[in-house]
Amino acid sequence: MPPEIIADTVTSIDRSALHAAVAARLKAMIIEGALPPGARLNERVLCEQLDVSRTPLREAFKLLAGAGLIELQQNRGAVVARLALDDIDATFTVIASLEGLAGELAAQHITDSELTEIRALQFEMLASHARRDLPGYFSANMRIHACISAAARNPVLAETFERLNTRIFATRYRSNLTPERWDQ
Amino acid sequence: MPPEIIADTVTSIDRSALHAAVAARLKAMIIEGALPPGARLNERVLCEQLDVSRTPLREAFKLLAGAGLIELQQNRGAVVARLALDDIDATFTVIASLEGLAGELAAQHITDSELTEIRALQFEMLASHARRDLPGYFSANMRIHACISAAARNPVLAETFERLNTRIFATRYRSNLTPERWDQ
DNA sequence: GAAAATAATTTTGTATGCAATTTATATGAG
DNA sequence: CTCATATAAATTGCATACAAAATTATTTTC
Repeated sequence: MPPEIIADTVTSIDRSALHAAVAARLKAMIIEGALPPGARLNERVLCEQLDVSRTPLREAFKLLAGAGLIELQQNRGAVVARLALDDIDATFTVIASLEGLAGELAAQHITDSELTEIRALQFEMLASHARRDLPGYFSANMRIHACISAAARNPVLAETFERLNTRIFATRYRSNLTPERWDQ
Repeated sequence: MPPEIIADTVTSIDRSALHAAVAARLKAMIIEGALPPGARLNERVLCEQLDVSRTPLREAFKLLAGAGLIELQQNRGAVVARLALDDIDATFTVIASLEGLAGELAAQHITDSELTEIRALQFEMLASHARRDLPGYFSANMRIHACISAAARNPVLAETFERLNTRIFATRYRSNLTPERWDQ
């Protein structure tokens, strides 16, 4: 059994697998908007905030860079990846295509209970869309696609989808994104 | 102009941007088959081979892990990602779908010279296929898709494609892959 | 006072040291 | 001889120290 954490703050981090934990935390901060696109990632500051030394922090940077979530600049640290409007368009194009594939594959494998769940989420999504509830919409959208990906029984598809969705998600509060993309 | 490397061994590495250079070198070693799928990546050995210390090597590991090329195991180092046959199937499915999208998009933007180049590569690819020249086929295949991706004017598509292709490429010499997949 | 040059500070990149975990080897019991 | 246990070696993970680069602040010059 893994050792239980007795008394610890919420922000503090499991000391084993530190680089992975830090990466997960940073990813969450990026998705939640605490680290907006373009923000510089100062090592000293983040070390203090997360209470880790530079080594695991820097390793976490590399994990996220490999995943395309942040960009590394030679001798100038890292910044949260900033998608240009063109890149956002391009990402949506690929996502839409993958959705089509997911739907096709899912249709072959899906169970009744999965179908029911997806229908429920679809209504939830439509409701969020109707009331212009952006976070709610994204949340439902993310879950419905997770469902379809799972039903498609294709882990590579799911992973690719998740990867692209995460990057879009990190830009979801960009004001100039919503208007022209809301109804796509 | 970047500084020219005067006299250096082939294996040695540009000392600036060390982690990126090491990552590129490891990626090449994986693609070329020097590090086959499943191979354990011993830090001490690779440090000596590449003549770098452990820090940039470990950071390179994380870059590759984020890109899905290697897997990190808690307290047990890293291994070259090993795709199960199911994963290979799944990857081909996604690649095929993206190819469709790339073709669609390319058709809208392509220039005559691009079209000519693609046709030439297509013949090259068919020739390699006919003579069962696996490396030649993969090479032509990779270049033709790079062309189409470029013509599609969608960097996200190109990047996703490249990512998936790299992983497949790393397994290309698996003997059990060729027979059932050669004609797909 | 403004621009350029220089110095100080901060920040990043790499190397190395130590602790903890894992793996290999050796020892002993059944 | 086999399996289990104990011990030693190797390997990994994190922290810190040092060096190089970039940024900021200061001074100098016109």
